[in-house]
Amino acid sequence: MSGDHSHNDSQIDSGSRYNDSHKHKDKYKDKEQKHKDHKKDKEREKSKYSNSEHRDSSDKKHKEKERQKLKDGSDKQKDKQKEKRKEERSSNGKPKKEKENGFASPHIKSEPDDFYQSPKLEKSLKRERDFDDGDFKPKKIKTEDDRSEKKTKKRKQEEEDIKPKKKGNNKKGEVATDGKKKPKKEPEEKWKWWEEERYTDGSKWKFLEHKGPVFAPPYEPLPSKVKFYYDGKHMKLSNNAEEVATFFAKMLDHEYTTKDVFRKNFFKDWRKEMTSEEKSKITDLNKCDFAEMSEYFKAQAEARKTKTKEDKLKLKEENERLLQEYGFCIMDNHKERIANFRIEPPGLFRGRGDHPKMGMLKRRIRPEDIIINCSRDSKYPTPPPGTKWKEVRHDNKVTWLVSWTENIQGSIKYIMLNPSSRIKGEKDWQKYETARRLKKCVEKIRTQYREDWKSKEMRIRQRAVALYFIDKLALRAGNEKEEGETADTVGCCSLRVEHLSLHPEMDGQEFVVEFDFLGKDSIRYYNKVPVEKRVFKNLQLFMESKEPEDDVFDRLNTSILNKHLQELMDGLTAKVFRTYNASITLQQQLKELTSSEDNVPAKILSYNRANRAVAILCNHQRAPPKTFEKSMQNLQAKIDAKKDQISDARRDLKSAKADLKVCKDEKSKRQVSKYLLEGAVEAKKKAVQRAEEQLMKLEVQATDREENKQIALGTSKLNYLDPRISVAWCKKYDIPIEKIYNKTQREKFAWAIDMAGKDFEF
DNA sequence: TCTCGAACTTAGAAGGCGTCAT
DNA sequence: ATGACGCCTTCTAAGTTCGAGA
Repeated sequence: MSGDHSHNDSQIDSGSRYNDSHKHKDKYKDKEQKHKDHKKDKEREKSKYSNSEHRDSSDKKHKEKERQKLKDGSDKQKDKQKEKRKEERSSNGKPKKEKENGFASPHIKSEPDDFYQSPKLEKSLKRERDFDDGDFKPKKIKTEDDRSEKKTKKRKQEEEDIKPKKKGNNKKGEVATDGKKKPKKEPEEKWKWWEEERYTDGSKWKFLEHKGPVFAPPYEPLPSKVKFYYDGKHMKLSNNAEEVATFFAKMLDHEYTTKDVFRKNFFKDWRKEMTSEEKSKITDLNKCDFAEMSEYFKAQAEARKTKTKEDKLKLKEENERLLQEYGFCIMDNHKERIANFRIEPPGLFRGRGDHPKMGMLKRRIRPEDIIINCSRDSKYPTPPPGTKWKEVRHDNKVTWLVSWTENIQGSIKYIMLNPSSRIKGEKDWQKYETARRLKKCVEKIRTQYREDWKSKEMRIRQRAVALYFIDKLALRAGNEKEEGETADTVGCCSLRVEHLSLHPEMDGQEFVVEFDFLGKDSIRYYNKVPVEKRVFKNLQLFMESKEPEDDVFDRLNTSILNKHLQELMDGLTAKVFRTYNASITLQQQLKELTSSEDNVPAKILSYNRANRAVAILCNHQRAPPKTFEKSMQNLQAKIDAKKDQISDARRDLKSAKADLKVCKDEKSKRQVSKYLLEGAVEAKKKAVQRAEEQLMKLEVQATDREENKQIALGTSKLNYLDPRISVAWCKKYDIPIEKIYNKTQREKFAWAIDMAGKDFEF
């Protein structure tokens, strides 16, 4: 089992965890509605535990725009009566390095984890030093000149590497897979930013030039034959009103448009776009008939699909042109790919889960909304004719190129670089290095939080229990959220009493905590976890005489928690635990599951299973693909067919053998036909073998797919698993990296592919 | 000390697109 | 050639974290 944590073990019923989480969203709706209804009570309730003033939340409904101003009155933080006294945690300095690890027996830690290891020991990679120092504390201010000196040493010829990365076959990984139809020229050396010095002065770049964003195409009015009807009567809409109507019409098939909140929000915002006549006429969304519009768009989509090859090609070329022109920037002498160079088009806001703002109009972004960030000495992007940027600034302490403020939440959106870029890659690498540093002190930390479960101070106990959950269950930190602005979701620190059930005994296990809550993206987290007695008792205490709507950890929030973590280890925050536990789990599972005798598909199944263990730990779910059942059937059919084929092949083989035998018995007078028959037998043998291999492949595929029904592997692969673990595994077992990472992923993880050897240890 | 906003990472869904079987 | 299917890319929402400033 995963030696470190036995995450999988810790779930009594891990299998059930996934089964119904999507289906049960409805149940959640009720629950949440209840939660809302009780909000006021909650506020009152809270003040029982806190000394904050009661505030009236009932009328804070939709004051949209003004929300920033509104916030003043509602300081949730206060509600919680956080103890601010920063206590010396004297214990912190000298952790008693207890032998026993913090967990009940299933959690015996098996990984070779020596606390005494000097930080340098692991540093086989020269850059790591930098990372360990973190870049927040400039020790050595690097000047331009420093940097250019460096460049003379290393970069020189790479300087000119100002070509798109798009193909860049790095000698390392690439070569095989995607090469199929590629002209395969451009042997072009890829820039290995990971072999260069990093900035240590907090600047993110010295030079940045780009062409600005691509705006959404202007609205094209509907042909006059496509009509809108109100109350059965045709009505010609003004341009603005029509545009917004089309947003709705395009979504008609989506269940969003049946939801009350969605319709209400939409209608309200739609009316704002209407002329006064329209406004006075159109007063009831139910009387609006968008059917013709909807049909029209469907027809358009269809037409797009059936377009001729040339037309499609043309579109593609146009796209490519845009990409080439706007999709890249120049940052510090290198041409880098931009992630999202297109501005989000206007439309209707689609929140996740039970979002109070779903259906609101996301307005069109104009040049006047845009802030450009680039070098002072670069060629500034030019706004479309007749328009101006909101601002052009030159802030090299940030990584974004373009920003604007979005109108739904009032938050800022950015255009940034692709994950393959230096600036993202460095950060990613650094993230894993931090997680590896945690590995070195995690036992110490565990010992301490177990100790803290006994503290006489409530806030410390709460902190310790929360941290235990974050560590053991890989929960997210759980910031407070502004009520009424977003869906009601929680993370660790914001768990409420209603999200936990305590079972002194359940299914033959003691002290079981049942979690049931909606987390990020309103994905349900459901898990039954046996915990240590002390944790259990603490939870009982935290929850006693509280209402379901009250916070479990009323003396804790993410900032308190993170402040504490920061003291335990430089750069440590709650999310580092997720990264650490995900990566260490992968490493362990790979060790456990891979056997070198397996063939490649079997090894890859092992990899996927290891990956899956992590995805389960992190609760990365997906809706089962719509076509799941069918595709499963197809696959099964293939398997059956293959089986038939095999038995046929076996029969053939048998008869060939028989023929050969007869021939031999006949005294081998006719050498020739004997040879022929021997050849035939060999061929048949091969055929059987081949078919068997194919069958196994199919079966493996079926297993893999079945196990993956509701689990999303991508997120952990992309964000939580140190790619060097996978690279090392590939190298160790001689698996082509392409089997694990697709092209995009290889680009993102180029640094890891280049630097990790088969012996890399996370 | 607390709040708030800025910046950046993490997330699942949707839709595009290439591939494969027919 | 066609259509089904599944992988990949794009999209943008929803988190976390940090630090400025009141």
